[in-house]
Amino acid sequence: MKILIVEDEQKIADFLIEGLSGQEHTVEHAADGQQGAQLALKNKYDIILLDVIIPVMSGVELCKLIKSNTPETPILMLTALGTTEDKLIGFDAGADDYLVKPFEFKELLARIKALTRRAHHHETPKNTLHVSDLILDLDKKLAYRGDKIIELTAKEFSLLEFFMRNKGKVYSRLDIVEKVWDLNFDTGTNIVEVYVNILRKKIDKDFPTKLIHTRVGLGYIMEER
Amino acid sequence: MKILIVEDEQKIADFLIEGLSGQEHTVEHAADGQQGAQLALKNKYDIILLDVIIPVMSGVELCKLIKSNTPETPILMLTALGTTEDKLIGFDAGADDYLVKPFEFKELLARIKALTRRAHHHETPKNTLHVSDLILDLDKKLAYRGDKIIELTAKEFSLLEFFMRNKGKVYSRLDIVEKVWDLNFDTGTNIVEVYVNILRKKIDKDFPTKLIHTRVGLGYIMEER
DNA sequence: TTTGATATTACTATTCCCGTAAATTTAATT
DNA sequence: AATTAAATTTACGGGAATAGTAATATCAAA
Repeated sequence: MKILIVEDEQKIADFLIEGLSGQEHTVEHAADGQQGAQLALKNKYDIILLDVIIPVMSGVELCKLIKSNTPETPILMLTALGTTEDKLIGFDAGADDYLVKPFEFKELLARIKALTRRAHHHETPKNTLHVSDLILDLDKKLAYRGDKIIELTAKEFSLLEFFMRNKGKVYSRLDIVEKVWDLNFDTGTNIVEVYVNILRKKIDKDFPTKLIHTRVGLGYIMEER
Repeated sequence: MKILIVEDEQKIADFLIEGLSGQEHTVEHAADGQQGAQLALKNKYDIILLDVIIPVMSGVELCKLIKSNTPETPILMLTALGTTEDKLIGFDAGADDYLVKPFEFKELLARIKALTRRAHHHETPKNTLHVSDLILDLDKKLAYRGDKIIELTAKEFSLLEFFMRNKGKVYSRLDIVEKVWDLNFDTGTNIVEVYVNILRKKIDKDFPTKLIHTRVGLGYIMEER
């Protein structure tokens, strides 16, 4: 893992670098906010350890800066300021965890692990959309629900993808025809109804919780119900 | 947000439920590990607050169980056991954060926010109108008041949206018929009265503070009164 | 060219919404 | 209090919106 430490006190920095380098981590070090910002914005780290009181730019400001650029990078604030007020300022700036000095090194390790575990877990390796227990594989162009594998034609796929990307919102037939069929005027067609019907047979018919719902006079909405 | 609290001490549980229910959170409570497991495995929560020392099944065991099923659900351990050893056991079981009692409620809130922030990052921001405690969801085309979910037809929705966007102003029936029904001349219709009546039944009838008010000879106005 | 698969249109039965009209209640005015 | 106007409420018929199916057109592959 790649770790960035922003810490001005050389002794503490050395202690951290020493301790972390041991366990298959690559550690980089910045001694002030300026340096920290440069490194953090240029490189991608698995986690950033941030001292609050550092020269040039405060840890809180740096935290905001990093979170506005790469919000997914976990930030662990590491500081002697231990009041609840201080912690709130840190969390408000976007910090993911806040550890008060002095701390036991083992606890730091555990918290780093917990934070990176979540971050890594969240990366979706597969190219899929999920709504309830319905899964759409964008690569294979297949849908799955329960233990059923659902084959889709091109138009069926487009419509289902549209619904899944816009779950929880009502769309009128006109909206749908525009976005999925690229027709920019009302042709008096009923393709949407027909395809909704086909999709329902495929993804809803055999299951108790329905995903495609009609809102009379308004349109269709996808949601678990 | 949907929160599960697993805590056997009723006083602490009440304190947490009280504090969290305030800020648009739905809170459920389990008094022992068994109950906690049932709820956690059956439902999907945005975060689970877990006491370590609870009857039947320990918090650590429960944590492992939950993480083996739904690893993406964040778990915040909440306990009086404050040694580093205890924390390590918690983190090893898969906890995402560990807070030692006693703590300030604000810090708990901040940590809950930090843990759920990442998961909620992808959710689209809510598109809603508010008047008093009445909420109109423009995406779902639904209204909410108290804990009631109010379904609306197309015309009901249009009229309610008109009232909510123009709260605090009196509009004559003619104004309303023009803006909501697109009728540009007086047809002697009483649609407005009829639909106001329908809306009142849906959004005002069961609540002490009314939102739609009649100004005799002038028209209608929406405001909290 | 033929065949099968997919896309689109046409049509019918059904459901549900909308707006009218009439009855009832409430408010304003003399 | 009586009268009149305004507002509320209910009931109902017409008609639009929708589901579902069948028929036709289009496209792709062999």
